[in-house]
Amino acid sequence: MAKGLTKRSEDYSKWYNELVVKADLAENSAVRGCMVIKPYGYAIWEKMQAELDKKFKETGHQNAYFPLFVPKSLFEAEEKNAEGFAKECAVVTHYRLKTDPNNASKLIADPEAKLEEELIVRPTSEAIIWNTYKGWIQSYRDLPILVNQWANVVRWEMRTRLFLRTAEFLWQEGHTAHATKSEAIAETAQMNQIYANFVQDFMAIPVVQGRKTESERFAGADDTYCIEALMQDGKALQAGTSHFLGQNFAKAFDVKFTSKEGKQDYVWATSWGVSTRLMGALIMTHSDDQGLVLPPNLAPIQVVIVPIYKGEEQLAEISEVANTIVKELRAVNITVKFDDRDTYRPGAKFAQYELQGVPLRIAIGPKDLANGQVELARRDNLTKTTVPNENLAGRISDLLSEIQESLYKKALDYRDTHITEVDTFEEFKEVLKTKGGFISAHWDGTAETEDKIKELTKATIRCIPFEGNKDSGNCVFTGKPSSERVLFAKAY
RNA sequence: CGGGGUGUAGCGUAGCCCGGUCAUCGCGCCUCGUUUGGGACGAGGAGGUCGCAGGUUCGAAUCCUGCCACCCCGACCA
Repeated sequence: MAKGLTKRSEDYSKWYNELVVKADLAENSAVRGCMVIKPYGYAIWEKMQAELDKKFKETGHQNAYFPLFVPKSLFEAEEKNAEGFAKECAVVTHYRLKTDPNNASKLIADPEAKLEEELIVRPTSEAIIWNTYKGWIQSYRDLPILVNQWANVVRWEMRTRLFLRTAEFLWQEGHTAHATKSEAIAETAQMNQIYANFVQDFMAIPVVQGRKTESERFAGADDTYCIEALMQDGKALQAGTSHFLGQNFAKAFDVKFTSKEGKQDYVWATSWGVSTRLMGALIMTHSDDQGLVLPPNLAPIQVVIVPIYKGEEQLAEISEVANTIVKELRAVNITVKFDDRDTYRPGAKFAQYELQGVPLRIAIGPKDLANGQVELARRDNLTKTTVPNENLAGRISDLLSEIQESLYKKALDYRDTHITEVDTFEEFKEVLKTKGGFISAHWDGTAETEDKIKELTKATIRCIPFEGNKDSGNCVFTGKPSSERVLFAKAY
C-alpha cells in the first residue's frame, strides 16, 4: 500500500495534493478541514454520481433540493438526531458585516444584525426535509415519497481527515416516506443493496452488508444498514448507510396521513447516503506507490495514447495512427485521450498518467509504426505487451473488463483473507495487533461489552452481517451466550 | 480543551542554541539550445513582509514578550 495513504502526515496530504485534491484553503481560516477537489478528481465523483443517480431513478426516486440552513427550532425537533449532531454543527448567528470601528480595513459581524433565531448549516437534512414533507402528505395517495438530494453538508469534526472525514463534504441523501413499516424496511434494504452493487461493480471494492449495533446506529434511526469495506492497511471503512427511521421523524414533525381505511397514522421513513468518502475508499483500496489505480468503470480517462517521436514529421505520422485508434475506441464508448503535447517527454507523461490511475496506456513510437503495432501498458499490474493494430478496439475493450475484474478479485482476496474468526479475547487482541482486518467473533449483544472492547482495543463492531456465521457460541469477552458472530475492526 | 511541536520563495528546506556579506539548497517556474522507447541535459534568469506586533541592540530570521496560524498525540466522531 502506498505510504502516503497510511500516514496522517505531510507526505499523506502531499500525495493527495499531487493527485486530485488540495487540502487547505485559506492560511488562517477555520475552513482548514475542507477540501478542494481538482477537476480530475471531480470527474471521478461525477462518474460516481451519474451511476448512482441512474440506479436511484430506475428504482423510482426523484431528485430535489432543500435549503442549506436549518432553523434551530426545526433542528432540535427530533431529540436523538439533534443530540447526535449538536457537537459538530456550524451555526450562523449574524446576517451582516460592517467595518470595524477600531480598524477600517477589517470587517466585523454587525452586532445590530444578530439573528433572532440561529441557523444551523445542515449536517444532514432530515429536519428540514421532514418539516417540508409535513405539508406534502395528507393521504395514503401522497405516498410513497421517494426523494434524493445531491448536496453538501457540514460537520465540524474536531479532527478531520482528507476525504474520510472532511468538515464539508459532498453526498447524496435519500429521504423517503411510506405508508407501512414493511415498505420502509424494504426500501432500507433495497438501498443497501444498490450501494453494495455500485461499490462492488463500479468501484471494484468488496463490501460486507449488515446492520449496525444500537450504539453505532444513526442518531434518530430504529435500524441502520451499512456496507463495510476493508482498506489495504487493515482498517475498516463505513462506505454507505441506509436507515430505517421508523416513525421518529414523522412524530417529531407531526407528519400524519389518512389511510385507505380512513385511519390517521404517522408515516414511516428512511434515509440513506453515500459521500465523497467513497473517493477515499477508492484510493485506499486500490492505490500503490505509483499513485492512484482506477477501475476502468470509473476512470474519467480509460485509455491514454502517448506518442514517442523525434521531430514534427514523425509526430505527424504517429498522430495519424493515434487518431484512427481514438476513433475506433470512441466508437465502442471507450474514453480515450491522445496526449500529443510537445512540452513533456514520454517518461514524464507515463509517470503522470500512472499517478492519475489511467487504467491503460498505449505507446506508439517509430518501431511500432514500422511494425504496425502498439505497446499496451496496464496500470493495475504495470505489465506491458506489444500487440498488432488489428482489432485494437475489441482487444482493449476486453482488457478493460479484465482489469476491472482483476482489481475486484485482488481486493476481494485481501478482504477474505483478513476476516479472522476468533473465540478468545487473547486471540482477539493478538489478531488485531498483528494482522488487522475484520475479526469475526461472538458478542453478548450488550452495549456495555461493546464499549469495554472498544476501550481496551479501539476495535468497534462494524456490523452484524446479513450473511455471516450464524452458529451460536459464547461472547468473546464475557462468555455469555451469543446466537451469531459479528464483525469487529479498527475503523476510520 | 489538555500535552508536544512547527511557521524562511509555489512546494520542501539550511541557518536560530553562539545576533554582524546568511537570506542556503533542492524541486518547480521563465528564456535559449541540444534532446525525446520510463519523470532529459547545459547555460542563463525571475521569484522572499524570514507568521504578525512590540521590545532589547549600533545591528535581529537569530535574543525577549504578546498574539496568530498550522501539525501531531489525546478527548470527540453514523
